[in-house]
Amino acid sequence: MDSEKTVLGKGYEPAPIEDKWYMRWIDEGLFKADPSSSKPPYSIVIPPPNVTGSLHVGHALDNTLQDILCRTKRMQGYEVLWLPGTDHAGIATQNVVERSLAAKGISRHDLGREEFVSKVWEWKEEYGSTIINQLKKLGASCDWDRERFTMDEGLSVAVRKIFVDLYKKDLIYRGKYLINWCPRCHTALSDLEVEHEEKDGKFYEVAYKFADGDGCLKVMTTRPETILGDTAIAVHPRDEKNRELVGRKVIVPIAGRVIPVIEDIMVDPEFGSGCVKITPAHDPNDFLVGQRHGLEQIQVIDDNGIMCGEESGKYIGMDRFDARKAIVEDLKNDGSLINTEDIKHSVGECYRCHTVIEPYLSEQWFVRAKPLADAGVASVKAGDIRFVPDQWTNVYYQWMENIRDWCISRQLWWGHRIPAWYCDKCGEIIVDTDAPKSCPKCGNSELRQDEDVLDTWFSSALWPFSTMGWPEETELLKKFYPTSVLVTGFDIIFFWVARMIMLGLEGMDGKVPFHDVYIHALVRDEKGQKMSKSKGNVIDPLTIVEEYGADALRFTMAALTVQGRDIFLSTERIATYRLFMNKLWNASRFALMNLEDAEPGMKWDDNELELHDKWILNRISQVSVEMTRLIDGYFFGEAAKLMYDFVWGELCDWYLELSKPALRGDGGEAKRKSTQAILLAVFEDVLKLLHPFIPFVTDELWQAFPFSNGIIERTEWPGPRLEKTDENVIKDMDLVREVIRSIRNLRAEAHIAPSQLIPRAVLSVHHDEKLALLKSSESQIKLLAKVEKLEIMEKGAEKPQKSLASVLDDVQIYLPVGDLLDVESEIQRLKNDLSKIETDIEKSKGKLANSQFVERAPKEIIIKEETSLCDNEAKKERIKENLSSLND
RNA sequence: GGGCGAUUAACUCAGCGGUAGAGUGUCACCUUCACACGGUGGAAGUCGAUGGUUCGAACCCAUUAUCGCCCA
Repeated sequence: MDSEKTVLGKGYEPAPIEDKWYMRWIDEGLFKADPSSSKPPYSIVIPPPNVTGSLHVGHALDNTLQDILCRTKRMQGYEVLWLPGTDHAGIATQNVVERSLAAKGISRHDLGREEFVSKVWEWKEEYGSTIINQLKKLGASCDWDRERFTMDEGLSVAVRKIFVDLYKKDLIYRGKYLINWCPRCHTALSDLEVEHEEKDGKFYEVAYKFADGDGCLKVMTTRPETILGDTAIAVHPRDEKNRELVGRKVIVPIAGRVIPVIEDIMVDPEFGSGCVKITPAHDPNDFLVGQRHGLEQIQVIDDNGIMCGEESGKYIGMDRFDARKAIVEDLKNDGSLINTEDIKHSVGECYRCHTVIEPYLSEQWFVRAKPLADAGVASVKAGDIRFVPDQWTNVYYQWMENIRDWCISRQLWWGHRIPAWYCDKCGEIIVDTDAPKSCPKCGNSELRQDEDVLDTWFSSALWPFSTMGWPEETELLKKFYPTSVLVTGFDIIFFWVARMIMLGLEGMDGKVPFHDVYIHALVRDEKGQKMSKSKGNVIDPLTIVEEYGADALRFTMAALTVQGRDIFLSTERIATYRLFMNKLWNASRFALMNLEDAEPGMKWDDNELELHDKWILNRISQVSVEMTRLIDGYFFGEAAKLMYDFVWGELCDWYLELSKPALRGDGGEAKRKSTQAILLAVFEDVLKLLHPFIPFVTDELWQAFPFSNGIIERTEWPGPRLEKTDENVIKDMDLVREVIRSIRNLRAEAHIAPSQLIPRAVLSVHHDEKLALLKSSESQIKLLAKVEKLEIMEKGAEKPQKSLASVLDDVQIYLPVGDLLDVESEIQRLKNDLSKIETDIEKSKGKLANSQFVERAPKEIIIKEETSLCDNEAKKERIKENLSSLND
């Protein structure tokens, strides 16, 4: 037995305890998941943060919530796996390393692919653990021995395997399509990686002269530089006013080429003249029109955003935006520009560097999304996957039902290289998990691997099973897949959650990757703005941890997590919850001062219990049950608030105060022992219930109490202390508290200092049971209301002169204050009370006089209304009596 | 253009059919032997607007305004 219990300092200091406890947990292997365990499994895979990143408050929130779940489940007897790791973050990481090279005047092309990639690995080895260490500071209880990285050998095997499988099923294909191209990052992007920004722009109205006669038609465009690539003009098939244009020919301004007028349903006949220019190589809609009509694709802008090709004529070599200006100028000069109009329109930008996206024609790899999405929708509809809160289900459906093929190839060097090889002799494409020695078709051994890498999200999509060793049939997969819940922000539902579902079902033979998806809000600053470095409103969680402690940060995160709303974080909020840590600390100190001779497992004697003892046992019982329900339902904010209110507002404000006399020994030794036992029981449950939220301070406190010596998380999650809660005990205590509050209120009215003992208070009670209750609670009332003598009279007894009075249901309270009584202000106060009561009476009377109400409202509501009317009328009479006695 | 969310006390937010709640701030009083990182008490809200459903609406429905987000 460890007899050296921690001695608590006067105030809560997080710094000295946090590192100590984290090391102890690691040493004890608390976070290790054992796949051979017979306990039921509970598993979470961490949303892998970017390996380049450092911890921001969003991570702090996300991981706090996961940690709360994991720690709770460990205490509830589950074998818990929380699997951590990081993401290789293709573009972001490549950018970071390129930037650091650029500082030395080196470009990646100077190094060549192989050397550059090894530089990135070096960078990863040096800085990649930053965010992992920061998660540890937060207290994250991940199984660190199982930390994975999306570029690990094992995960790379998984990526190649699934790529090959999907290719064989024709769910991955290669083709030349118009994709989103970032001319700065120099890579293709998926639709999701394009952000649409409302921007000021111009609509140019341009005249196209008929080649076969006089006159012209007018088209509107925001991108006149693409005129050079026009291959048709389109009108809507049912557009009467433009009917006769179809089949005619027009001359492309500046370029001078002759192109046909065609009809296509894509055109909005109501917009402008109803004529649209078609540039298949530079506009996604036009691309489709071009395919339908077999139009030529003329590329006039290259991968750097520079004008190119024969058709660009004198503009060759100009940047696309410079070319726009020049072309507008030239259109003006030859009279083709009819009109220019300022507009706001949405422009696609690269999510990484915010360069304007160029729709670009190129050979890329795609995932055929529709069949995968159908399965993904079905598993949510079948209830195998559940979104919490439920509102996200529809968001998910809407996206999945309108899904488009996913461009997965990226023209980067950092990432999983596409497992496809080309035979330049016969044109064969070989897709395989390992590099083929020779071409299976022609035997050529000079094969060339595809230069591109895969979208980072492709490998992230495999995360729930690739991290557990798939495609091997590992013990880990058997025990812990599917995972229990995925916890993440709504911003990556499409990027990640939906794709994990699609590829998880595909890779794991229809088994979902997780059962619950808990979607939390994004953390914003106190003004509701997204935190960003450029705005300078970033709250750094590590600074917070240093200043307020990880527990305070964690508790704040949990408390602010209310379903379906953004979280506005400010340091003031954190400071508030820091105070709560201190309160808990000091309440524990108080308890410990009175538990010096207490023994673990001591029991109370039911005969020694007073009302407040029974009350706190009933309450902690209820709170334990409620906490289990709240955490199971992911109601983190409500759970944190419940503990805050219980500890501060019930345990500290009432129970600890009321237990003082017994702990001093005023009621004898048996009573003192019983009170110790109750104190021990309540603190045991409170510390356990709080542990998942604030693990450091609760474990520190746990050791100071005479409980078992192990770490708190190895103990059992509390259930109800009592078999059945007794509502009458709670009601009785409510009345006692109300009486005490009323006396305190009267004292304050009379400006009596809180510390000053008042000689006498009188209760006049109109109800026998309550009379007995209050008589038995006399000492408690005297203690907390600071009254020397409390007279408890039956109704009708003579009330004291020169008193302040307060009227409750069935109880009147008098505070004889003698000449201190300010008659005028007391009359005013009573009159205010009276008018309030009278309003209530009128309301109740009105309701009860309404036959509809009496007929249709539920019985208990009517009874409640009648009771309150009755009580209020009695109160009214008493207040009137009090008033008239003042006038004497 | 389509969809979602928000609008409640000075501020930040709970509540989501039965007479408005918390924290912060504010005011008054108090260095009471766990805690001044504290205690006690008070003031403070026609619950965005309009209409409807209901015996009864902050809560449900419709319209509308303002703000925010997502998708096209």
